[in-house]
Amino acid sequence: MRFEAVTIKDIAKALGLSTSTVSRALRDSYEISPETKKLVLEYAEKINYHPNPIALSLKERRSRSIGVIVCEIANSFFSQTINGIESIAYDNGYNVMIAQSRESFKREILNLQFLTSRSIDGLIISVSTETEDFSYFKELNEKGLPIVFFDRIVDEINTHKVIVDNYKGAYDATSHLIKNGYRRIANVVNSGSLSITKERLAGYKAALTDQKIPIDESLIRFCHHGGMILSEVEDAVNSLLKNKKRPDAIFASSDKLTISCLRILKARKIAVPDTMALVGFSNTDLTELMSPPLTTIRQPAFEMGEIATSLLLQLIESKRPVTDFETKILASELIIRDSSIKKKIKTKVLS
Amino acid sequence: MRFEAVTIKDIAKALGLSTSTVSRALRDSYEISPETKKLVLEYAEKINYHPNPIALSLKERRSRSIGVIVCEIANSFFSQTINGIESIAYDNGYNVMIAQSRESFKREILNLQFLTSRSIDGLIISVSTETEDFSYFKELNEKGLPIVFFDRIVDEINTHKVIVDNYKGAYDATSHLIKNGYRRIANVVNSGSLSITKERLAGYKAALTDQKIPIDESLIRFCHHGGMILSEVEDAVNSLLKNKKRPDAIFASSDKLTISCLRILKARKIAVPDTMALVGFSNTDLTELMSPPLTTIRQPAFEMGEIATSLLLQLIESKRPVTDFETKILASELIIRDSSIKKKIKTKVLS
DNA sequence: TTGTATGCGTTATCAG
DNA sequence: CTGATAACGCATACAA
Repeated sequence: MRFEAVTIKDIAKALGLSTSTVSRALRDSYEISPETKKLVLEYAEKINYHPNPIALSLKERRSRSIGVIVCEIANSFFSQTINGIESIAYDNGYNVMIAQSRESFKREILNLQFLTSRSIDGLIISVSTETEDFSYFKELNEKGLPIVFFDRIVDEINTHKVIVDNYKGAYDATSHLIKNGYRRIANVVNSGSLSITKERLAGYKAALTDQKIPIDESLIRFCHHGGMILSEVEDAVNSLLKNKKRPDAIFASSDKLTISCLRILKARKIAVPDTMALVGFSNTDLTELMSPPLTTIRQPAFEMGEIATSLLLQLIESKRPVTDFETKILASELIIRDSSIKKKIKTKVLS
Repeated sequence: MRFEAVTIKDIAKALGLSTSTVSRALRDSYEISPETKKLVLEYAEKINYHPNPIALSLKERRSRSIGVIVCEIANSFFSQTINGIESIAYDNGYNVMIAQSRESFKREILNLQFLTSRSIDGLIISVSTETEDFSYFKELNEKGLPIVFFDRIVDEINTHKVIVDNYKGAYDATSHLIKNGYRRIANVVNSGSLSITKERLAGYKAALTDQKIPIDESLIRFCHHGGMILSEVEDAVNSLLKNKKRPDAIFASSDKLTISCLRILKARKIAVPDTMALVGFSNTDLTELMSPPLTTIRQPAFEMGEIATSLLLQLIESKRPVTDFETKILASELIIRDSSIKKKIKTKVLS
């Protein structure tokens, strides 16, 4: 604040009072006479005084800011979540510091160190695809840093978690494909260590099993970098296409993977859904403008951000340690854009 | 840092030294003996000491963080810019605080106050559509807060600016439409007070004039909220469609407006480009997956972020006041996706 | 080469 | 009701 030097001292000096009196007047303390209060408040207003939050942080040993780490902000799901986080944070006078891991464990830890060294009061995080060692989070959490996990959570750490019903989302999507006549449904998923991968994979398998379709492991492809490297998704799709029993549909298990698959199929001039159907998790509003409009599973990202933040602020501001942590499971929504599937149904019926 | 109490004092006490010795040893000061240094550094490492940046900020009166204000992070152009900003900032040990104005002047100022009260060392901003009063920025800048404007700049304030060649981008896009046979080209633009609006409008008009096509003001529609309110774009498009001499093409002057126009046309079942061509500024990678793939003017967003940040850090770290401010103008790129236009050419040729 | 004292802006404690 | 002082964690001018 090189450029705004107005402090409590300036007020004290100008008014011939002590700094403590001014401080108390500003905080509307009961021990200050109404006249003094009025005097101080008016003068403070006049010279446009604002308390220095840095000094406050030092004193109160809290920064009134929370850290957010996601893999990428240029991803609809996460940018929508951040909007939700910000809305609650700002309403409560908290600042939000955003950092991106870009799906790298190393960057995640670096960001974490940066944020904690900046004295964040709490952390909201969706871990990277690479993250398999959770000791760092665990340690911080045990040392007293409140953490709320969302989306890609860490089961081992006992704190609040906010997720969508990944199992049901994947189950619904897969069932939808089956209902429309597809039988060889491939699944392109994130790293197997992610919570969402496990849950979505389970939903996919359950849907198949319930419809008496055998699970073919050769149709499941893991993308360990979550699609951050396009070639990894290309390899996955290509190998699926080369499969001796080629799949007739792909279920993509994340926003990034869905878009990547679509892009790759398009580049290879494979008609979607006529040659290959595609359904996936995605929060991109633009899917409806795409060709074809995709059927997607949408997550209530904004609400997830809001809820995660409320829970975090609760943790931060609770005096005594919280013991009853909860895992909020929100509903995910299958958005069926019929045009992409109907054709296929016809084809199926006719053939 | 409630959870990490290791301070310089702890080290001093443990090692039987004074805090100043420890401080100097940690900063590798020349006046400290190698042995003491080694002792201190090793112990600091061992107990995992990290300096408290809050205390440092208070002392040094700088926070090593920069503020960024954009209208919306869930917008490809801005999220890409932020990526560029972050990459440079983090390389230089700066933290980035991101805030969204959501095209509201009020929110912009609130964010600004929040950020400055948090002692940001500098600001990177693309102003909101509503912003017409620049006195606030001017004042802060004159008080010593380094500011770099990008995209939507404020001409009146003498500091670094980073923009793309908006004039040429609009000129190229309009020319492209003309070259493909369109004659009644509408222009849907942001608020008229924005720098980009003026520049893009000028490019659009110049292209028409150069091709001897009269400028029809009834084909120009301003969106004062930059498309944040969908109905405003709907009104613009609807009124264009009702125009007695209906346009045969729309040139949309921002990412948000381009997507909005496309969505509206689609909802109204107006074939693009057969019934109405559409070209616009857009950084969304997804345009190529859209139906139809749009011809767009793309801005080098990431690079803009990088450059803006380099300039800002230069301002922040320069000892003496800088006087030779520069306006960096990067090239914008017209990405022609022929399929969207070719049909139209055929139609034109045939008719 | 090392230690002491001071200040950054604020609030809490204790004294008047 | 108000004022002086210490403390938050760190860096540094000044002393030794």
